[in-house]
Parts: sequence; structure tokens; C-alpha cells
Amino acid sequence: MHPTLKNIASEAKVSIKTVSRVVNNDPKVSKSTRKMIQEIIETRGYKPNLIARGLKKRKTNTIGFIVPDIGNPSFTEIVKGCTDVFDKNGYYVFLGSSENNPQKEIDIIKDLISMLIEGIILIPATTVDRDLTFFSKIKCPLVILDREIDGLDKDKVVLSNKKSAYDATKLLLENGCKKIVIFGGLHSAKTAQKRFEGFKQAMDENNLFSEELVFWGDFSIDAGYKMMKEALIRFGNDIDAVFACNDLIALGAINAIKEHKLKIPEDISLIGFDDMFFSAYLNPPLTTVHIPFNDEGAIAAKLLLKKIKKPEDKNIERIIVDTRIIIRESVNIKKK
Amino acid sequence: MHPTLKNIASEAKVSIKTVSRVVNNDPKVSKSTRKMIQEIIETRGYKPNLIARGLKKRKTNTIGFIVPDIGNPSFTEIVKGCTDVFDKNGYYVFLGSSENNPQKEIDIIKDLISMLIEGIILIPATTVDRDLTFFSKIKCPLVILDREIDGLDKDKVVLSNKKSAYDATKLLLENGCKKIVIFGGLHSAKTAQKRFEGFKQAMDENNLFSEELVFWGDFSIDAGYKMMKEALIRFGNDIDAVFACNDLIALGAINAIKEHKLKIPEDISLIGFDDMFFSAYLNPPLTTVHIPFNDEGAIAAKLLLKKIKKPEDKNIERIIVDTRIIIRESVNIKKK
DNA sequence: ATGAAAGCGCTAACAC
DNA sequence: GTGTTAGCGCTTTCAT
Repeated sequence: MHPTLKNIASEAKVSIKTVSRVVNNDPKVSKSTRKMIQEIIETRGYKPNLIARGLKKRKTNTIGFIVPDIGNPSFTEIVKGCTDVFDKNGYYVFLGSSENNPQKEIDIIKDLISMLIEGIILIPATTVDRDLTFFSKIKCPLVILDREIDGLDKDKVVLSNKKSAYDATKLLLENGCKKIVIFGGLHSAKTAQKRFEGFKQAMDENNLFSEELVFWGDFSIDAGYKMMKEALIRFGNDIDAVFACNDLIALGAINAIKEHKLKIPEDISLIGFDDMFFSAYLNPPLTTVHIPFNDEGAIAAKLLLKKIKKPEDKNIERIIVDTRIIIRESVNIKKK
Repeated sequence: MHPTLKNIASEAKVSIKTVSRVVNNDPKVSKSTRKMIQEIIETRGYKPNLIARGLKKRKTNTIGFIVPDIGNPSFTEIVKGCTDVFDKNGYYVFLGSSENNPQKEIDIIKDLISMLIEGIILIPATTVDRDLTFFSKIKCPLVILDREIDGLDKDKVVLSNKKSAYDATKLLLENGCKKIVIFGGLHSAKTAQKRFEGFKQAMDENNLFSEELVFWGDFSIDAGYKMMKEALIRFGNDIDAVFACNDLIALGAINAIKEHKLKIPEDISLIGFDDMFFSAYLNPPLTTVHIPFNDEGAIAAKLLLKKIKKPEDKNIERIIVDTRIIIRESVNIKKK
């Protein structure tokens, strides 16, 4: 099969170690032997066996990244921001998808650890009723990203979800909306809960909150469509606005609203969350909360890298990434 | 650190091999010792070291998947269809992004091979002027996906790009469009070339083709926007229709068209390619060529799996995945 | 049914 | 500068 150090060594009539030295750029090799060995390496197409090296060094230069759903464009952007950083630092990233299934997530983590990866970035599947002991037993560096897990004391990078949702709801309120429904996404996701809390707080301040305004599903176009249909059945044309907990949900809602021959924003205002790449191009262009996904991924990557390099640093960090509202055309702005 | 076979063996006062047997479900272990060992494994939390096993068995249960750009939603869907299949077969997939850079692609392939992965699925970065010797020297199973590489005799799964583009152009032609511009995407991508060929053939049949109708860029929203601006400068309002080589380009074009206060499809008809998840929700809903990305990925995965299991099978396969046109509202359909 | 020993390809420790 | 040896954690003969 592939040539090994041994093969090269015997061909060059030197010891294995000498070849190893030139492979690893150890200066303690004479110029002439180095050159000779390099030529043999070149012609034979020798490449070090990373598995063997990893076993010996206990260092694989690999990290694992687990997302709940690789089809979600926001996660892809995070992944991109993240892998860019690891690439530049000579790390490989092993990407896994938990399909929003906590058990699968645990299985992936176990496998990753068995593969001697050096660290993990995890966007958790669901964030309630999690097996905290499992997570606390994990010894390799672990950064929780985007969705928090209650009571888990690990490094994390999260969004200012509650505040952003509060601000978004305020925008609706300030422009005269009263009956505002919220499409909350996945109930078990901390992001969704935080966004709901922000919404509720703003509504409560105006004595406008009521449980029947709240809908749960998941973060998909389909769910958005269904929740909107449901809301329309429940309230008819009374709805002033909808707060969609991500832009995919908003997209589904748009579709349902159009089916009912209602106009956005004239009949119903709509605000989204995430500012996905297509959101500016919808009909109407979506007013939404912008999340710097790339930065989020890059920040998590840098944090993990730091922990990998200083495993003795037991200091837990919690980094908050800021968001901002992007005003486009799906919310009916009152002229003052 | 982690317990090893040796640790478990000494604790159980048996040989390493016996422990290895229970880990691997070898029946040749007495019930009592098996049970005893299993308990120790459980309490100590033993997990086999996959790196060591891989080194010994020369089998890592891992394959590599290289995409040109992980931010492209169509690639993500392909990845999803693909990983589903590998998951079910107990394989891990290592996802790499070449950033459309052929050299980076080669580097990733080399690394993957050094990691003893068992097969590779590759969506090539660019497909002209490629180093064929490099690819032909690759000994592990390799499936080329979505974009062909000229003159490379490897297993591949591709789309009926030319025919689909021909049909799409015909649709425009049959509905009275004469001046049709094409936004070709990445010139170096075989998919783009094939789509262009289909377009050209249909146009030629009507003596309507001219080089100035052709624009190249890449497969991004941004490129679509720029090409549309360019086309509008070149032809003003004379353009009857645009054929965008993917939906991202179409999205960018929509934006540019709106900026010019032109209406789709009344002033300009627009047809896309890919049928991305958001395309049905654009303004107007995009008429486009549907590609079953999930199937595409799954088919490639199954093909690779087959090759991994039967490495002696040197029979090269070329599987064509069919597409179909989805009529929505961005093309002005003539009433007959 | 169980075990001893060799070795996958590499690096680290310690000679020379 | 260069080489020898041991060993990472596992599986695989081949014994017993």
C-alpha cells in the first residue's frame, strides 16, 4: 500500500528516525542526507500516516463540530465562520449532525472522543432535561454554541436573544400593533425560550400578553406555514402582527398569509429573526433581527482553540454576541 | 486518561484478548467472564480507541466528502442526503470545503488519504485544466459528484444539465421571448458549461444566439446582481428574459431588476436552476429547474459504499440524475 | 474458552 | 548528526 517511514528509510539506507526528522523538519539532519531523503519521499509519494501519528502523539489536530441540522442555513454560516479559523490553525473539523436528537448527539460525542479529537463545539439539539452528568464528565475542551443548556457550567458563546426579541416586539408595539402572535420554533431550544421571554416581557409591559398568542413548532418553513394557518383559524383577521422566531418560520408564514389573500405589512406586520441570506429578497423584504453568524462561529472557534492550547485554564467563559434589528418592509411603520 | 483494554484486563484479571473479545462480541467467551468484564467496562466507562483500532485494522469506517462551498444550500442538501446513508451504514463522514480552490481540494484529499479514510465523494472545485494524473493516482474509492471533470475516468453521479437547460430555454422561447440573456455562474464548473450548452443549442435552433447574451460570474447572489446590472447597461429594457444558472443568481437578478423598476414577469421573464428551498417563496415565486439534491447525495453515497465493499470491482459507473422544470410565476406564460 | 506475542506506523528518550 | 529501542491501544495469528 502506501510507503511508510520504514520503506523510505531502507531505500535511503538510513534509519527510520532520520527520515522522521526530515518529515518533521527537524534541523538536526545534514543538508545532503536531507536532500536525498526528500527526493525519495517525493518520488515515492510518501505521506505520513496521520492515524499512526495521532495514536503516538495523542494529538490528532482534529476537532468535532456538532450541529442540530445541517440543512439550516444559519448553522451552515456558523460552521463556515468556524472552519475558517480552524483551517488557518491547521486543524481539521469533523462535522456531525444530531438531527435534533439528544441521544444521537451523545453518541456522536462519544465517537468523537474515541477518535481522540482535541475539542468539541456543540450546538445542542434540545436544551431541556439534558443529562448534565454526561456533559460534565466530558474531559476534552467543549464549547457550547448558540443554544444554552440550563445548569451546565461550560464555556459558551451565545446571542443576546432575550434583549433582541424584546426590541423586536417593541418595534411592533410602537407601530401600533396590539394583537401580536409569536411563532416560537422548537420549544425545547433555549434560543427559542429566550426569544419568547423577550417577547413576553415587552407584551406584559403593555398588558397585551395572553397564552393563546403563543405557537410552538420547529424552526422550519413548514412549521411556519402551519402555525400561521393555525393562528388564522384562531383569530381570523384580527392579527396585527406576527413575531417569527426565525426567518424560515417567517417564510412559511408569508406563504400562509398570501394564501389567505392578506397583505404584508398592510394587513399583517411580520418580523423575523436570523437575517438569513435570502431574507432581504423576500416579498416583501423581511424586517428581521440580524445575527452575525460568521462571527459567532469564529468566536467559538477561537475560544475552543484557546482552551485546547491551555487545558489547565479552568476559567469558564460566556461570550455574548450582539444582534441588531434590520428594518426592511415587512413591518408597517407608522408615519409620525 | 481513558481506560484501555489493558486497564480493564488487569482489573478483571484476564488477558487483554479476552476483553477485546467481549468488546467485539466474539462468542468465544464464557457467559460468566463476559458478564464480569462487561460490568467493569460499564463502570470504568471504557470506549475502544478508534485511532488505535483504525491503525491496526486499516479500516476507519470514515469517508471524506469535499464540497466547493459549504455555504451553498444545494450542496448542504446533497451532504444531507449523503450522510443519512453513511450514518445508517455505520460510517462517519469527514466534511471538507475547498472554497472552490483546486489546490486546497488536492490538499484536503491528501490529508484524508493520510487519515486512512476509506473513500471520497468529491464535488470538484473547478473542472477545467485539472491535474488528471493526481486524480488517477488516487487508489481509494472516489466518486465524482455533480460536476464532471473532463477526461477523468472515475465513478460519477451527475445531472442531466444540458437537457434541462435546453428545456428551460425552450420554455422561454415558446412563450415569445427572443432576447434571452444567460447568467452562467462559474465558467470553470462543468455544470455551468453544460447548462450553457443546452441554452446555446435551443437558442441556435432559433437563430437567436449571440455571444453578447452570455455573462459569467459565480454561483452567488452577489454575482447575479452584478450580471443583471451589467446586462441592463448593455441592453437597457430590450431584455425579454434571463436564464439564471442557479437560484442564487436568480435572486440577485431579481434584486437588480427591482432596482430598475422593472416587473417580473411582465417586463422580464426569469428562470432559475436548482429549486432551492426558498425559491417558491420569492417575489415572484421562481420558475426553475428542480434538482433532487437529497437523492443525488444518497445515490453517490450508495455508489461509494458499493465500491468500498467491492474494491476489486473496477467497473466505472456514470449515473445520471434527472431534473424537471417547476413552473411558478417568474416566467410570462402566453395564453394560447 | 483463554492467553502470549507480534506488529500496524509513528514519535520520544536516550544513546552514540 | 544519526541510530536504537520502546511503546501508543488495538487486533491477529497461533498456542494451550
